[in-house]
Amino acid sequence: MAPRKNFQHLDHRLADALEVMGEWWTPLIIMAVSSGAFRFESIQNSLGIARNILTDRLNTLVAGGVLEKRMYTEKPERYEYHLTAKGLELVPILQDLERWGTRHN
Amino acid sequence: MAPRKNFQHLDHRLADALEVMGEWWTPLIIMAVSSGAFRFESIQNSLGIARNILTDRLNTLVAGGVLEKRMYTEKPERYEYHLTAKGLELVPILQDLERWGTRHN
DNA sequence: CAGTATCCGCGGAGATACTG
DNA sequence: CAGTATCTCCGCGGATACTG
Repeated sequence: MAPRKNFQHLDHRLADALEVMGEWWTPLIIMAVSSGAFRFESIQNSLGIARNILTDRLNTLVAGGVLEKRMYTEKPERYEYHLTAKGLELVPILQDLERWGTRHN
Repeated sequence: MAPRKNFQHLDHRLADALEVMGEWWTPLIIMAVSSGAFRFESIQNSLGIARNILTDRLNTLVAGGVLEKRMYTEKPERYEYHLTAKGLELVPILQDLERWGTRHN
């Protein structure tokens, strides 16, 4: 479930960041959450990502401390996904990347 | 050869950047080149990436205008890979990502 | 609505051997 | 030294159906 890469031979620190951020959808999910899509269906609709992949990416991001689950209903238990402090620091970086892509097209 | 993703339904501009940067090895290759590994063997050795994948990524990066080939020997034809202006703009962004990963570990 | 469960295809990635 | 050529494995990602 949690995607694991084997880069022990690479002590490159960028590789550590890519361990969490390396999957294609991950940056898009983070930007979706940062723009107000906190719930599963909401993220899924705004991105069109497959549901099983979204489940996997959300779990990985929670495990990596980028997102945190916040219960908003007890019965039944329902969670929203919010950026942690660590996740919030990622947003401006992704915006830079976005601008870079926009600048050169 | 050139990896192609289908995200026409996503007009998200970040997706355009990820079209070039989305593959796992790509950021590491860019940082390797930016730190002086200009030649095939040199990049390959410093990263430990499979040769066929490196060939593919280099072609994609050249096609995407991030790297450019520079001939340094005529017989036989040998090329170095250097960052373009567009590629150079990526470096500080990747350094930010690197610092982000380092900060939270 | 928020997931979980399957099934499947494709391509990323590794390993290795070969060529100019 | 700089690739190209194969072969194989595996996991991402898509699609869809199902559950509480």
